[in-house]
Amino acid sequence: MTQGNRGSQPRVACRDCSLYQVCLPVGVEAEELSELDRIIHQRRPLRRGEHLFRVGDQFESLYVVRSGSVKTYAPSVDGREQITGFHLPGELLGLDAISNGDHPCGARALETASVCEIPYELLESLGGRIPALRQQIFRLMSRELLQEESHLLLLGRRGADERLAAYLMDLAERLRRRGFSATEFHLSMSRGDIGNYLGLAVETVSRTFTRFQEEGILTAERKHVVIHDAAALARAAGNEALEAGGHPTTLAGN
Amino acid sequence: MTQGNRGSQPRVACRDCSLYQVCLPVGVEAEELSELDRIIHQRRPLRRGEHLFRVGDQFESLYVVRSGSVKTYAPSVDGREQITGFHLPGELLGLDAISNGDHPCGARALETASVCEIPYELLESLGGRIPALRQQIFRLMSRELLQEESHLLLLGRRGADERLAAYLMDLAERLRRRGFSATEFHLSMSRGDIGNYLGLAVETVSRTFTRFQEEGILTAERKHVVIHDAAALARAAGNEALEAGGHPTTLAGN
DNA sequence: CGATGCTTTGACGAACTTCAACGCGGGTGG
DNA sequence: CCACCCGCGTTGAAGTTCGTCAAAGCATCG
Repeated sequence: MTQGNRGSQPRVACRDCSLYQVCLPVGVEAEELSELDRIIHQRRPLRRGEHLFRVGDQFESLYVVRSGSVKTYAPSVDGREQITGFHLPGELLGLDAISNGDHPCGARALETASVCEIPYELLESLGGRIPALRQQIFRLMSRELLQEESHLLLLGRRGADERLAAYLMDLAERLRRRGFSATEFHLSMSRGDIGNYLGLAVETVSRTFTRFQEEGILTAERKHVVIHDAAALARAAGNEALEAGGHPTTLAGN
Repeated sequence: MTQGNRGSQPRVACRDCSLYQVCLPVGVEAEELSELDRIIHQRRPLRRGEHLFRVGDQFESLYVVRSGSVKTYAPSVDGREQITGFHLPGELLGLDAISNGDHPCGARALETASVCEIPYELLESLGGRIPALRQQIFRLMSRELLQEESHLLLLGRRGADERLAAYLMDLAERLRRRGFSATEFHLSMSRGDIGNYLGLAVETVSRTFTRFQEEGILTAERKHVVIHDAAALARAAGNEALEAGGHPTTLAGN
């Protein structure tokens, strides 16, 4: 399963990829780009539910989502799992495996998805020769850190509607940047996944969707979402509390 | 404030630093180590409460804690703050600023703390010439990612005692690795900070400490903590739920 | 020695989880 | 092609945990 899909040739060169501007090659010149191209494998597409890698798998490669979407999850002590991220095209996976040599998180496809495989050792040494590539890797890792930080923000002491609203806005924004509509889209993950990601029970997610719908903020029919009032959604995400008139309080004061 | 403490000479060379084995130089040979040494500044120690950098500050350097401890916090939309991490000696700060060029989080000292300042541009280009250094930077960034993931795990759907217990165990382990006692230590952060970090109210943190104490798991007198029953603490952290006899359930199934 | 900030404790209420049941849709097999 | 089944989503009611409010104790610091 980890073996066996090597030998697949790069079918789409980086320069011809629609993700060219968000992905690894940013800033890399044509000549060096072909060097990068040579080390990248394109694996057969993953079907919904299929694993890209599992918790504990030996770390060999990083992956970039090319199409579809992938979720990553961390195992909890007691056997439960916490979803750590939903990954859209252009996002790098597996960075958290570098330090220990095996994958601390698992990754599975939310829908049919294709990914590029980038053998880490090769990438790393290429990073020594190509400054633009090295810089981009650092930027991408940093971006990943940022994303987890905003996830932390979501999970720490916020109401259910703040969480869901912020989640939907983040998703919409990421879709927009990839050329999709930010007001009408398809949720590739289940309510259960969303709840897990947001630290809420499935039922709470469902009820909150219903409430948003009653308030005219959006329409959520199964997995099809239409956002009608982005401003109201932003209000729900940001500062529900302020509507009561209270001053924002600064915590973490010391 | 951002200016003005340059010109400070490196007083302690990396090779003479007690953190030599956890820090950046891991794997770097003597000759190259002196190159690294040359770009590192040692700033005057920070006093308790003093900022190392603030949210929005322009990104210039990474920092490594040399002694004491530092907390980082992310601003929330509504003016509140979420503490994203407590950093002990040997831990790298500011990595999340690489991608955007300014600091998304602020950092302030929890107690008197000294840090090394590493100008990023210089480090980055040094990374091109010194493979071992480059690899170590990647490993450290990856480790940071890991740490945030375990923080996520804590914040997602867990009871107050699970959170606090897991937090104390993590802290104890990190102290142990740095040569301190894992069973008796000083909490440099306030109850409020702990609560903020764990997504709990101050009062809940306090009450949970009291309960642990009543159960004989530990003694917490103000900031002085002694762990009496590490096994019980681990049980509280991991799988309180299992004591009811239930099987661990696998979520995030699809 | 007073002031200030941190910690603790108690009482109350709200938000969310849990438990339970049902509807819906999509996929599968007869 | 239809019927059944199973997973997913929704809804309601009850229960718990934790947050909020209030107040008081206690160290530290000026």
